Amino acid sequence: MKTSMRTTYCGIPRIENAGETMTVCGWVQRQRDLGQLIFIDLRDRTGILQLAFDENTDREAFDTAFSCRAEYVLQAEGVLRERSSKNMDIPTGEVELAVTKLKVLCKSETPPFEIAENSDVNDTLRLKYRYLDLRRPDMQRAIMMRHRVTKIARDYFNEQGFLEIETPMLTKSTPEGARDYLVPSRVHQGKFYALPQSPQQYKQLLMLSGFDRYMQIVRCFRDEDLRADRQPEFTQIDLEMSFVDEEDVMTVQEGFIKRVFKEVLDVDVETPFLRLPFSEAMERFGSDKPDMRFGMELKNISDIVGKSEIPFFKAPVEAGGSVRCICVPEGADKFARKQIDKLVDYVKTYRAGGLAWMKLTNEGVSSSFAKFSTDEINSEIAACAGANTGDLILIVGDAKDEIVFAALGALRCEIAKNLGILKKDDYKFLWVTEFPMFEFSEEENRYVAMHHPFTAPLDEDVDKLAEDKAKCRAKAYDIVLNGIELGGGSIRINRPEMQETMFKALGFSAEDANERFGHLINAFKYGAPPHGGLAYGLDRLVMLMAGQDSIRDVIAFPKVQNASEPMTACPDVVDDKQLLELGIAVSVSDKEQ
RNA sequence: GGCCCAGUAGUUCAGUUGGUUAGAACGCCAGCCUGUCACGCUGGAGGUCGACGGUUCGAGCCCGUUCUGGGUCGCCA
Repeated sequence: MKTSMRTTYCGIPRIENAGETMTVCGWVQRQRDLGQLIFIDLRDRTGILQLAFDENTDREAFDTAFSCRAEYVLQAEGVLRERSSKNMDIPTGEVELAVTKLKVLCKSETPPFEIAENSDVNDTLRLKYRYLDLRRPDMQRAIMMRHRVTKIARDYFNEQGFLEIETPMLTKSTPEGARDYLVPSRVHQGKFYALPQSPQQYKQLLMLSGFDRYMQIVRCFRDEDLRADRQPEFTQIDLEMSFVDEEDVMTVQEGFIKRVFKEVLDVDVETPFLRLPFSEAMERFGSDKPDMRFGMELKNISDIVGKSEIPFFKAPVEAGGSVRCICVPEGADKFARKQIDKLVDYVKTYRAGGLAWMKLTNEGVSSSFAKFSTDEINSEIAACAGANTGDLILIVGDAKDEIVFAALGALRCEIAKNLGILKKDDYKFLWVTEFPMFEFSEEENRYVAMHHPFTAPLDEDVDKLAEDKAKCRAKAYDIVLNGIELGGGSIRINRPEMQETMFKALGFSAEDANERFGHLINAFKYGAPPHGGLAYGLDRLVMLMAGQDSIRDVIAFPKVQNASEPMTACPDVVDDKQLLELGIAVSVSDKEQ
């Protein structure tokens, strides 16, 4: 007897299947007892089918149905029939199963929360009972969507000639970059593997081996603090290609994005995407991952206010920084003093000293800097900001440009969120290109690689590697969707001399470089093809496609903010015996654990 | 490591200026009901107000500490 639920394998039962005898399995969503009639909504991952029981026709099935409670697991046999009163809200609403045999496969306790779409249950409880949370239709849809995305990725890249090749999970720790998760070795006591932050070096070696198009859907690990879009273990769609330049890589990716959005969401994505150099992204949006769904671009008013007597504008300009603003259309009435105060606090979290404002109203100009300003400066600011009557101008100045960018870039998005103008089904892709090769690390007091030390510089910036690091740009690119970095990659260095120059630029001695990346340096002596690639954050891609706000909602068993898992309560202490075998002594006290 | 927010019935929440026995909806249990589909009607059970300490004649409410969760800055080559 075929006992699988109808819809998973046989299609959704519809009116044309009326008269067919079938057996279905699933969970009780709801039981409705009308006296001599009982209805049960049976649920599986494809949806709901109504089961009907009549006391006067099938007494035994009716009695069993009477005892059924939420989340019981049932197997029901009967004849599919047209309903006398239809429910057009669900796909199976024209039919029901008139059940002749009902078997309770397993009873269930009353669940701690209702298994229902959009049930607003607190996250702790959801994650403690994740297996029940995952029964909710929206979670089921997200997990199934994730499956479709990975399936399409494999199909598409296979068709494009990519080979799926696995790389090790037990790898060598590299102190550059994020903190590693370490794995102790029993055989080599006192030594440790590291879980990969990404398969970066392995995939480059695969290019050298001649597998000129590689892809892998691969788990990666970073021991850093969590965010709504950051988990300690996450999944990349990792790609690398030989004999390519930036355009080749981007074009192949655009094909993938176009296809996955069409097949999964039936959304047509326009290609090619906009290419926006990093410097322009910062100037216009204050971000290297700009949300292009709305305007409110940054404007530089340093020249206007630098010559003014407004102290908190004049000082940053004189210190070599800048004063910039955004214009909130029709914002003068929408933002009362109290709300602006909240925005002031908001920009302060980005280390901005404050937030100045100017309102253009029918009654004239009002601003937080009125007593220092003049009509002439006010109108110059308004003109530069492109502001009209009714608009609100918000201004940040700082001696450091990056603080101005960070504060206004974030503020721009925060205001768009407050105004409710962000549509989740509006997908605005772009490539941010020409990233800086280096960024200055205050902590280490030296320039470090912004992407990684194998990234190639722009051809015209090669001579800046040594002398003008701040202006040296890289053949690096990020794919950005709606203000979120979906993925990033670069063209890599393939000639040993260039790699040597790069290590030197980063301040590594020959010994340092050899100690850390010796295997790669050696390999590259033997003919490395020009190559480059990219890695997507699969979780983020699916999150945006599923319309969710956190990648937790598209990961079956995610970690919570302190990187633990409430359901299994890991991480946890281990037996002394295990530690002894590994030659490890734990130095923190029980209390600290 | 810093900052912000939340924690009251199984769930989601309300709880006034600190004042009698802490409420509602849903869920749960029992009874009634032949076309429901968020079925309906009647009745019932259900609370360490996250925890600890303090202020007070009196604390769900005020103060301190702490735990749990969320957001975020730093961090994330």
